[in-house]
Amino acid sequence: MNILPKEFYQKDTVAVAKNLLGKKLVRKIGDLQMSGIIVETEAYRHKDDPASHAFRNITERNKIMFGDVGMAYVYFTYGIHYCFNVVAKNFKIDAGAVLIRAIKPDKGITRMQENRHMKDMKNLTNGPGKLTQALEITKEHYGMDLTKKSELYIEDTTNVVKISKSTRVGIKTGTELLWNFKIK
DNA sequence: CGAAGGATCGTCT
DNA sequence: GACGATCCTTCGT
Repeated sequence: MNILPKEFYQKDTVAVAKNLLGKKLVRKIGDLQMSGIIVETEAYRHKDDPASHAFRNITERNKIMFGDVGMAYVYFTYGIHYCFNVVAKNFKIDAGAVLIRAIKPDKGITRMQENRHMKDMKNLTNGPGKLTQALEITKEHYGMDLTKKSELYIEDTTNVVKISKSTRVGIKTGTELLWNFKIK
């Protein structure tokens, strides 16, 4: 399978969030390979989205959201967890990213179980903080180009998926926007 | 099985 | 100095 190119992410953030469903997230550590199919995403945009980190201003943390598409935006939250996003936007907005909220484990499940300190498949990667822990994604991956074959990238698939949409999780503003997407 | 609360620290005001 | 794009455990039903 081919890696998704820059053009894939050069579209409206909300559209990219939908399009990423069914795609494969690949994490390589030495000879080991872990992967999973993306099953839940959320779109975060710019000035029209009060829930977005990029809503107010460009800062040291969110600056990657204002830059080139296809890059990893990883941030640390609640003093414990990392969340993993991909920068995606069209020319109409200055900033945007897609939060990867859940994946379905594919390869390297044993390592994921070790990283998560549990075997329960249901709870392995069904949350943004969980999947970063399972795949060993940290702030070291901030700014990594996901359109290049390296230790972290996203592959195209031929999956055809049906999408359900909902409100985004854990936010206090922008709750009227149905920018959470899941595979039905 | 749902609700509630604690953990824990980087980032922004 | 407050709080968060979360997770896990505990407690009550």
